[in-house]
Amino acid sequence: MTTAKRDTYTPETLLSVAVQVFIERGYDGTSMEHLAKAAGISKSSIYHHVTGKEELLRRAVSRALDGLFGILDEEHARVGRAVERLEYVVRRMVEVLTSELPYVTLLLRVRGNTDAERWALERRRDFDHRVADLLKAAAADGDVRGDVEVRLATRLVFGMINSIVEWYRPDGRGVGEREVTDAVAQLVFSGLRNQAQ
Amino acid sequence: MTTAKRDTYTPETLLSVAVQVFIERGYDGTSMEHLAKAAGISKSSIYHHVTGKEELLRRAVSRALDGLFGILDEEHARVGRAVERLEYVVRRMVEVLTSELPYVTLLLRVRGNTDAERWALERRRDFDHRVADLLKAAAADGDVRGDVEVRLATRLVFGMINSIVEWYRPDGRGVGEREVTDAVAQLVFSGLRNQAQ
DNA sequence: CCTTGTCCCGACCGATCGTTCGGTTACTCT
DNA sequence: AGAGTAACCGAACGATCGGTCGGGACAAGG
Repeated sequence: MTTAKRDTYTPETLLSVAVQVFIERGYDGTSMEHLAKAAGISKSSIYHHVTGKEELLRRAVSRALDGLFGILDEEHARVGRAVERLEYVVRRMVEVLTSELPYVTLLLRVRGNTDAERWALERRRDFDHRVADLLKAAAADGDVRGDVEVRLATRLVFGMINSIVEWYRPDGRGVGEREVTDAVAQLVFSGLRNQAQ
Repeated sequence: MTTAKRDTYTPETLLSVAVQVFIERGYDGTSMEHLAKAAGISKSSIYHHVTGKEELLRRAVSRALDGLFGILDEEHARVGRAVERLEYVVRRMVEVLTSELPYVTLLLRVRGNTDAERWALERRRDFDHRVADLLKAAAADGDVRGDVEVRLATRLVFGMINSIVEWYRPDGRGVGEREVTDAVAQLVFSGLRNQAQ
């Protein structure tokens, strides 16, 4: 077998350390010295694994975006009544948010100062539009209330879901992933769904 | 009369410029040179009006926090049935968010790297707890649904409201403040309020 | 006229930024 | 044992960071 044990860093393991620090201090507020200290290696050693600071950010947001876009390819997001596909996507978004928590957290805080950040913002907008179209279709079906504008509702629902990264912590037995998913679905759809149906 | 005209900077007018740049580039991503360029004066001139970069941040988040805490002192937030006080606070939060948009935006992005930031985070937590208590009281009255945990619901509602700063722009005639306020109230309370009452 | 104070500037400070480089350890394979 | 290489290090790079300093322009008040 090849290399049974590995107590050295790979780009992936280094990334998981870096992302933690990025979240705590902010990307711009994190120096390579901070990363080195957190990883337990010297500053220059980091460059043996990655080309620089920005690559770490790029890898992180890529992972988050892949997880989110992956939802749209799943069967329940593609076939069926629009309002039910929407509910499926909303529930899966919460699951991806919690399972890929640090990476999504970083994605949601990107401001667009560098090329990597601007690319991430663009892909994020794409995803938002895809979900907004789903809500629009559900509205056309008459399955969601009509007295709140679709674009506005989309943004508010996204806001609620995305805010999960601000407080959800998977380790402690505070609230489970399932509990959060259910709560979001209840709040969103008991507010959105047309009661008169 | 004293000093009829003023085409020079005051700490307040300088702050409004600085806050814009802070929002666009992030606080850590903004250098004093960036601020100087945006204000049209030299870097060293900024220090004639404020003691430094951190004071600008402190002034900004203070203004946001004053606006939010001011809500809790208003009459409709102090007297009446808990669920109605809660709705009033929610609506007023949206109004303060939109009217003090740049300052609240900055407040919500604070991470806690400096003393000023940690102080802001602490006061923010205080405010959150005050509103959470209101929701708890409404739950005790039986006015909000019981199948979603109060703490969880508070966080999700806060998430929805706070996310407004990510897209609301007062200048363009996209969506008006009143429209946003109504939409939030509808979504939140048609989801939260106990239908069986 | 001269002072006083506000407002601003260019030049510069030590510190820290992300990154590079030459070299050393330590493990793998033959 | 010896060669090759992955992993790492300390020292240093130019650039930029937040902040300081001494002084100039200009208006108000005497």
